[in-house]
Amino acid sequence: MLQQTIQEGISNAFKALYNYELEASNVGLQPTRKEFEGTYTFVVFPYLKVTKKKPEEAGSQIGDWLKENVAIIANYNVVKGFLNLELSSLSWSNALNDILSDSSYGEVEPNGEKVMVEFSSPNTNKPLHLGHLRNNFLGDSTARILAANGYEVKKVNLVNDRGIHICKSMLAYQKYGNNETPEAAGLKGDHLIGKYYVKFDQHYKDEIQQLVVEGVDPEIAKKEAPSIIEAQQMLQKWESGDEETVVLWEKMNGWVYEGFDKTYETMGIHFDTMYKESNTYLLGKELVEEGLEKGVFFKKENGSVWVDLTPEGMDEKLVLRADGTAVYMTQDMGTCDMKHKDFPFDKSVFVVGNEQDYHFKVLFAIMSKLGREYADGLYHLSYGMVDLPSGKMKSREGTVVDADDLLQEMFGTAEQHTKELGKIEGMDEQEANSLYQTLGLGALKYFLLKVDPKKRMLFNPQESIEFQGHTGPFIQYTHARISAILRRGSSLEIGTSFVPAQVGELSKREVELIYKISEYPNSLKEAAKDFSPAIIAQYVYDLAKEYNGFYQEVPIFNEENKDKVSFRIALSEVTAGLIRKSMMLLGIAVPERM
RNA sequence: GGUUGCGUAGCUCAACUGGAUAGAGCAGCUGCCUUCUAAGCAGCAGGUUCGGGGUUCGAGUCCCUGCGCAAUCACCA
Repeated sequence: MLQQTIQEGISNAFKALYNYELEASNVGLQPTRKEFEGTYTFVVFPYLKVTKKKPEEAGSQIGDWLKENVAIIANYNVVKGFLNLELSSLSWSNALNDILSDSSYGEVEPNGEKVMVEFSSPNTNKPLHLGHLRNNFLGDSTARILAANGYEVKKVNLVNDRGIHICKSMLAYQKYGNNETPEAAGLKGDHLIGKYYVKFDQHYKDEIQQLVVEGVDPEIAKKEAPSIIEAQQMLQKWESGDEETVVLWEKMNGWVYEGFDKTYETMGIHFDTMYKESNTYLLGKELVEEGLEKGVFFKKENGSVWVDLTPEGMDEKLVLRADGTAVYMTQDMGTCDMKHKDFPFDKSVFVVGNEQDYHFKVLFAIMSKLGREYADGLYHLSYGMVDLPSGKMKSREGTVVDADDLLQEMFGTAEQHTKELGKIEGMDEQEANSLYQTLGLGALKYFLLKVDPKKRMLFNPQESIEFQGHTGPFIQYTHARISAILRRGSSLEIGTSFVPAQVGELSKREVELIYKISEYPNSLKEAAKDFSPAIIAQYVYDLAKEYNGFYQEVPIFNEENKDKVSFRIALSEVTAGLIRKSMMLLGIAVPERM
């Protein structure tokens, strides 16, 4: 709103001064660097041909015109080609007043578009680890951000519950499990199954080693070790519906789901729909037929079906095996259609690691070639891996950071910090425990979401996650601090209504804080456009940081002018509200006290 | 080897999509709790933005090139 007024003002200035049509929405404004006076900066360099003047002169000329004709412009200064604009105190207090009275500030009207967000997508052969956490938090947060931008959002989870890797843990359990149950082992179901997945791998490796010692070529040994052959046989049994195998599969997967449910619950993550690959893996074969009929696919001599993507700058890609069985791509093609049938989306987001960039590039190209109109709305939210100081995480080698362990550690650390700081006075145990969860989860989610999703990131378990500085708890703390102010305000029966004209001159701190508040809609929009929770994370940190500066320097209750007191409480209230809203977009709760 | 992505302070990350003297946090050092929550605030120090060319009023950002790291290039998922 302030920004728009200035853009229009500059547009009008160009018309009046240079008889030049400059679209208001095309007027680029940037925040003024803090070493100069002003809030908004207009760069005149790009318009030198229009103004036909030196940058400084043009800047002054536009500045003069704005000061004369636009009420909110109180002053300006020109440094080289940069026109720095200072707004009047009144315009700022008016702006805050508008935001205060607008209960839907920062909310976007429904835009009538549907978007599906698929994320998490775990395998049912091992528990979730740190990499899954980034995936889950990203997907959940992105869904929230899109919803806040007016989309109708559906969150879905496509569980990889079948395949050779699932059979590996089944086989190991069958051989060495002695009918162990999660209860008997004292393990969550997913951890129990994970144990057998690792066990399979150990035996498998031993067998390979043995064969190599006997003189077998290592590559052949990998294919001929008894364990892997048994696993393959088991997969065939499963696919043919062998009862014993299916019963075992259902029992073990049931345990895993129970385990996953607990983890999702702890993380605060929920889905609208659960898809299972055991129900979807055969989909797509019809699409292969369709593609052959349309001439999009072609068959090779051995009967395998391919798509030629060389015109698109890619390779030929297999879409159906010679034996007629489906590959990953076949299934995903079918899933696309199924999802669109279930929920006719305008956009469909796949939250999947960047190791699958090529797969999705190919998938989207195929759907487009098949003439699916929704193909343009398919989007791979490709995120970078979470690396450890030792390198990549490998579940079979035990170098993973387990999700459940990490969550518990975070809660423990939160408890420790809270107690050390003496913050639990007056809290009952339930309240305290709930606070530890809020803080621990906030720290972890913020840590994983603050980094640009596209970039890979490093997690150092030794150094663990901080609770000070650029962290979730810092922002949560700021909210708790403001809550204390608001409690005091209401106990003194001081309201938030004020007369803007009576507030008087504002300090630099107050102006900057309102400016930051006014930027919220921009950040929200940008976060949706880029599918990037990191933009919200950065915004809310800046906002909290700005508030803390204000809090430190500007007294609230120790002020004579009644309107000024109410204005500052209102400023606090609006800030707290935006912190809460922003953190909700990241899936993070904020406490009233901490 | 081909393709794609990345390389910014000792460490972890920003930089509003081409704008001013590249900013935060952590780690280190110095101040600030008798006044609204010190999980805070203020300050000091820390940079050849991997190297080399180019494009222009202006480049961490765009183009070319070299180096390094990662992913991918399966009738695996």
